[in-house]
Amino acid sequence: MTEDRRLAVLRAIVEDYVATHEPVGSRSLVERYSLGVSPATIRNDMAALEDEGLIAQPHTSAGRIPTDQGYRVFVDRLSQVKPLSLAEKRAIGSFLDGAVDLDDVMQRSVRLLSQLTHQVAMIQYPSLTRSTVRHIELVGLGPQRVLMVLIADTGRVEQRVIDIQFPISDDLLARLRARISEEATGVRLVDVAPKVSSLVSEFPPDERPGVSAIIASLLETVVERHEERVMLAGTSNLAAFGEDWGGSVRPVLEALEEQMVLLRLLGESMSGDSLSVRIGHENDVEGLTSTSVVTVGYARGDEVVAHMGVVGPTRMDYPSTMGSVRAVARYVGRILTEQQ
Amino acid sequence: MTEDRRLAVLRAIVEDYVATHEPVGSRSLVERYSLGVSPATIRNDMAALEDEGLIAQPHTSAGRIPTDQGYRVFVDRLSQVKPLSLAEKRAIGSFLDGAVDLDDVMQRSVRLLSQLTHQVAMIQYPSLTRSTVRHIELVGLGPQRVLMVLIADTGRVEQRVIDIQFPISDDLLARLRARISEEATGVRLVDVAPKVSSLVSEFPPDERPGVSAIIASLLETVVERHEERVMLAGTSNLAAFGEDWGGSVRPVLEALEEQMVLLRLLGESMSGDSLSVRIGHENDVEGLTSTSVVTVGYARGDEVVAHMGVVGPTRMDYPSTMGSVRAVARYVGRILTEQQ
DNA sequence: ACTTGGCACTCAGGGCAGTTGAGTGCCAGA
DNA sequence: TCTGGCACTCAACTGCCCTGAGTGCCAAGT
Repeated sequence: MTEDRRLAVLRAIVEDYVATHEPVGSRSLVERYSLGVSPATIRNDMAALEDEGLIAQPHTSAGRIPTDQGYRVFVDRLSQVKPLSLAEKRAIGSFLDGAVDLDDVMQRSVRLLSQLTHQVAMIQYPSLTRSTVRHIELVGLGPQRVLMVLIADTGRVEQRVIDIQFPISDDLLARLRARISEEATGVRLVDVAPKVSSLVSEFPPDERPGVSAIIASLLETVVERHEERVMLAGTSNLAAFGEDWGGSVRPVLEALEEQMVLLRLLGESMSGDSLSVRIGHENDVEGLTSTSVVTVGYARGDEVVAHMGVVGPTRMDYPSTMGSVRAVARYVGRILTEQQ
Repeated sequence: MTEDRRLAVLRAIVEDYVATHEPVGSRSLVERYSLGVSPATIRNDMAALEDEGLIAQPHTSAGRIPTDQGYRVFVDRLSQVKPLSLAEKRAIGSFLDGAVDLDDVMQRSVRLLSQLTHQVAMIQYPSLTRSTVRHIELVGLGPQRVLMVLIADTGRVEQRVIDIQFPISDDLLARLRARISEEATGVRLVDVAPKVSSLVSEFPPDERPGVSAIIASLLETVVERHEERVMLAGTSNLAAFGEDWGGSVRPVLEALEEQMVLLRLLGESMSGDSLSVRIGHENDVEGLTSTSVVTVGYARGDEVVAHMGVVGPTRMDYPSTMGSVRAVARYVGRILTEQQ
């Protein structure tokens, strides 16, 4: 079947180009891959592939390189995720098992991932919206200053200092703490708002101003402001394939400095814990139109709590990258699940 | 005096090279700067400066560029810190005054500094060793799990989850909390260790294992592990003058990814709140031998609590950069001092 | 004792022409 | 449907020359 061979040619082109970073021509293709036909035939196939928009020539008299669409087809139909080697798996285990903290887990994971893939890795902290409250603490630091600490079941800890207009007594603070704790513990964070805000009416009128100030801060800060956090590693890997993006890593670095952009990249990966790959222009983020983003959710128990992934050049080794991302995500998920 | 003119020539060379990024020759020098002598004279001076190792030629038939030593002399003897414009000062104020948190202050400051200087900015959190304890909190999260929160007088908050071998009752925890709080509050962090570790003996033998576990964790984690933190911003500015470092930003990015390196850069700035400038090879950090580092301490009240600064190419505008760094540091110091 | 104009020398970089070679498209025949 | 052959294209390299900015040095001037 001729269609089959055409796809085989596309696969060979992608693999060769990823390996050599040079446009690949018909002759070298038949030499390096056993396609069983002559270069002329390949040329015909290539012309067809080019018509379909899957490959392109940088200039006449040069070989072909895959287009974004070409990579898309490669990823969707011509490749499968490559499992890690035993050594790599062991490395993941020994590297991640030493973590003592959620912060530690996040940091180690993202570093590990950047080293495995030689690309820029990113990881999102377990989302607060999908977590439940394990503990809320209010600590008085002074008459008009309160420290609030919130601990989610994922191990994530958010803390925040609140300045209040009205002085608050230690006693009131303790009562408030108890009531908030009672109402909120075990509740999903999205559901905290209604439960807690109704608390104000329980308190006598003269105490209400302070109480509502604290509660307002609680809701505004924890739920809205600090909500999502992302950690990055391996930006120096950008330099390695610097020539790709027209010689300048600038726009990429700029994009990666923006938390919002990172969140969008991570957030757009679809539901479920299946790998998401966005190639080149599929990322509508400015500055990242010639990069690919591979992301996946990681779960605590059965529930996906956040996402992680890597950013690299479109001409990356997709099977290996996808393998690494998936493996690390699974391992992180396991750690989160075990540590109860 | 001929020596004076020689230095004037050096100053002109530095200023011109910083402005144009091109080797500067004798003719253009007399044209652009009113030195009152002929190019030939300048050539003689240049030859002398080259003998002294202050300037060099990239190749014969090219103009001169300053050497690291040349910049050194420029910074030490030929320039003075350039104060910010009114507009810039106002920008600092309005940008930093909105900060609600220490985290917020740090983040805003470092971003601001990178924008003002167009370089990579870094800031160290107020050092714990030089702070006193404002508050210590222990919160039971489960029978064998405790959250410890430490708040320093600088507003810095460190939190940490501790897993313990032995179950601990809520009651014991409360007593321990009270005692630790009592002993440690107001004490400099370096002095906490002796005070707190002697607490173990106060408790009955059957409670000691748990108590000493917690205290050990407290000391080990807060005092030793998390001790220093650094925040970075503006790495994309590296790309702007990318051609400088032999075309590759890689080693610089790599160096900046290492917390240890950053701490060394910041830590090496001398005592006091005076500006420190290290130029090119004066940084013995691998990968940063063609960058300059400008740092300064910032104070809370009278005491320097940490350092901040920027990393940029050796051919930076030292007077302006030093001005910006100093200005932001002062402003941060003021905020820390005011917020009591 | 400096300063200056003059002069010969060096050398990176740009422009130009020629060559090479990898690669293509197309066509006629198996 | 595949294949070999053929003419064509064009990036990239080469060697060459030229230009111009810049230097070092020297002899004369102040």
